[in-house]
Amino acid sequence: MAKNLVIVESPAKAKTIEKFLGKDYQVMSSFGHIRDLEKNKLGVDLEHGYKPNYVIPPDKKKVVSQLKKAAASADKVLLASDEDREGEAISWHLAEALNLDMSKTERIVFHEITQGAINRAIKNPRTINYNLVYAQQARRVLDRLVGYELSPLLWKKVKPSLSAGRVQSVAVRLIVEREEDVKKFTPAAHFKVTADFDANGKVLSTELSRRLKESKESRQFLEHCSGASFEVSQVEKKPGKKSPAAPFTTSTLQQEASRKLGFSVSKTMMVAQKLYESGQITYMRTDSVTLSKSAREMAREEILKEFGEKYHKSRTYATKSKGAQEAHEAIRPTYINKRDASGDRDMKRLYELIRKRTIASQMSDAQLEKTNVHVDISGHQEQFIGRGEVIVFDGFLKVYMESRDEDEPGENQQGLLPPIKKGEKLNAKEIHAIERFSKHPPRYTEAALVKKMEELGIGRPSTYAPTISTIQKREYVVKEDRDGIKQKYLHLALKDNKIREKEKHEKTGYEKNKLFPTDIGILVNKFLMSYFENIVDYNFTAQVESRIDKIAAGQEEWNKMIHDFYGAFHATIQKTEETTERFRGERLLGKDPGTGKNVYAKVGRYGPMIQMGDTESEEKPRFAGLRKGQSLQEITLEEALESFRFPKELGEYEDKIMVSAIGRFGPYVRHDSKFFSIPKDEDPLEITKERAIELIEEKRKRDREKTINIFTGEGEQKEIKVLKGRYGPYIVYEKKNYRIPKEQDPQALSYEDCLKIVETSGKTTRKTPKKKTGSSRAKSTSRKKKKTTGKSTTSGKKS
DNA sequence: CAGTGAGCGAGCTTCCGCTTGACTT
Repeated sequence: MAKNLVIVESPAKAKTIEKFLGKDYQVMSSFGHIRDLEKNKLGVDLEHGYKPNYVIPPDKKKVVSQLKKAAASADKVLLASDEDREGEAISWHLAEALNLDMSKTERIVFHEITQGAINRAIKNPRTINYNLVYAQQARRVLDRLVGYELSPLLWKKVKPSLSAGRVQSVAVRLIVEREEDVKKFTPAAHFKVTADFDANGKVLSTELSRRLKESKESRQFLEHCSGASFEVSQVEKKPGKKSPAAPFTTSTLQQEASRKLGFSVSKTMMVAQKLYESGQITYMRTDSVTLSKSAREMAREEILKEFGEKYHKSRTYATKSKGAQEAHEAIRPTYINKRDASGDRDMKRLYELIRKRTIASQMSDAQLEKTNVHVDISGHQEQFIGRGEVIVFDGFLKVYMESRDEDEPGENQQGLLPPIKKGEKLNAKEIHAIERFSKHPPRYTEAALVKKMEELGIGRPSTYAPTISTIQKREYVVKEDRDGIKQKYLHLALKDNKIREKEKHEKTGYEKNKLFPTDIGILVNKFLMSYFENIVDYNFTAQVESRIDKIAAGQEEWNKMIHDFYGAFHATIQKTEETTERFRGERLLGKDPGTGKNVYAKVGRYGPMIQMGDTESEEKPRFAGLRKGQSLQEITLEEALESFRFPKELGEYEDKIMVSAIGRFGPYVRHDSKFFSIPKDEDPLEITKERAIELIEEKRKRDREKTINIFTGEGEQKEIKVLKGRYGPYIVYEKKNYRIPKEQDPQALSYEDCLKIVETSGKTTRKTPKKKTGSSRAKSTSRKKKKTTGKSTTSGKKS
């Protein structure tokens, strides 16, 4: 019997709603978009109204053919992709790619996966909203034009394989500019004065109402205090309250998982994906803070059961972020009464976070009482102030408290203050004046960058994590720990009427897992800021979005919007290409005292480097890559000259010469045409003959340990190695790796056994792609040898 | 996967947003 076919975007969703729909419905998944602009070309016809050329990517062929088959035998096809721009486009692409009969096709949408919502959706089908499809198309084409015209310009002017785009380039700009702010920053010193008073046997800790500027002023103040008397002049109490944070979106989940669990952005998404696939949480890529009615009801029951009526407050939240499309619910447990997740430790921890946040969002405010105690100082107009905060009613705090980023203000206060009355005289036990320094703005963590991007409306829940990995992969930014610097500070203390003064040291400015721009990132940003300021403008996306909204509302043609943008943009591309030189960030460091040649720091084809001598001169210049920790901006002539002490001869070992140098992958020792890496915490200039021999022997030992067997090839035979690696034993043959089937004992394999394994698994890897067999970037497991995709008659669009 | 870097010129790289596995050394 023919069924109705429902197509959704995600297989996990398909599985869930299949249960609600009964046997007349078959539910399948499209796995996201099924068509896209062709990958290796612009894919946009500039001469004919920017007509997009859509193709089915190789990894989607299988899904599309399966869907096609199912659609052909179905009574009716229901397109149930998400109700946003991208979702609408997916439905349209499905209709096109599957060749659907539109008289038997319906478009349905639902925001939550419940029986009621799905029934309602089925009863209220609509047709495809072409305005939304055009809006998505405009977004897609614009991003393609920006990315595919800017990137090649970078290859020419800066360095091959770089990339630029509407989203990633702004992310890089944020990090570059924050680093500039950090570098520009000069810490200002001040003295923080605190006093501990004896309040009827208990300690009252207070801080002076004003921070003092200098050590002299602090000294004078302490001297004054040593003879002064102290009296409580005021005790004020005011009520306060705290409210819970909204349920999680992708962005806030990434931030909290980073702060509370130390997860990277991509780790959070991987763990959340596992929870989603096992049916334990709702969809994890969302910009919505909305909880469905049934979810709020579940939360209410949990709260009543566990804490009682007093702790419950039904709340709805409104999204604040720009450009939110709210096709899904907030991230929450599927069943809020399920206390613990099943799965590994990370899954359990993330689930607990999500569950607590969800429940807290439906709980009452916490009621606080804030107390400020003012202490007068005789003969001085400043006061000491003690701040206390007591929780009168804990409310949602019983369950969950959102953490703060380091740049967000927080009051330093204590809990309960000792009982104290106005007019009471106090004795100061100790008074301290400690020198403090203002802090530079914090560098971004991954999660803090996501937060900023969301504020600017740049990127989407599905792209935050990939964007962050792209800018790291391009080596525009690096995630690093950096050691702080030792800072000295002055500590003045008044105790028992004696003032003591001490110079102390502290480590400050330690950075963990922060994003730093690289030389390349800084240079590319400078290039874009010079010639394409509008693209890296923080408001560019917002402006684009408002035009796209007009398209979605049917008030503007999508290709008119593209045309308005493209004219000026393309002209700038051409002009920049023709009129500018290579953009190398070149700095003349000085002259080499030995030869009198100029020494430059600049970016070359392989990255930042030092050049000695001029390219125009007869003699070829010498080159050297930058070493770890060096930067184009800061390297000095002296440091640069050191790099030319490579390659450096270290002496002989086993009758072969040893040489240290710095290569593509960092410093190394070469011996007998083999390479031995120098650990990155060692200075390659300091490597001695003895240390080099150690490195060689250590590497040999490691190799021996991972070797199971070696067959040295003779005559026709090639060498075969059986090794054990991270993923179990494997075979190396002609520089390629092959996995050994589980049932075979790697120890016992003969040469012929190995060859057999190589041959049988040979189908997965192709060596040299002949012409253009499409981008076989991953291992395409298709057994069919496809002919080249026909000669595409490249339309000579640019004459 | 390792000693590059100028220049010659072939052929390659690249975007953002939807969504999961297949596979890694």
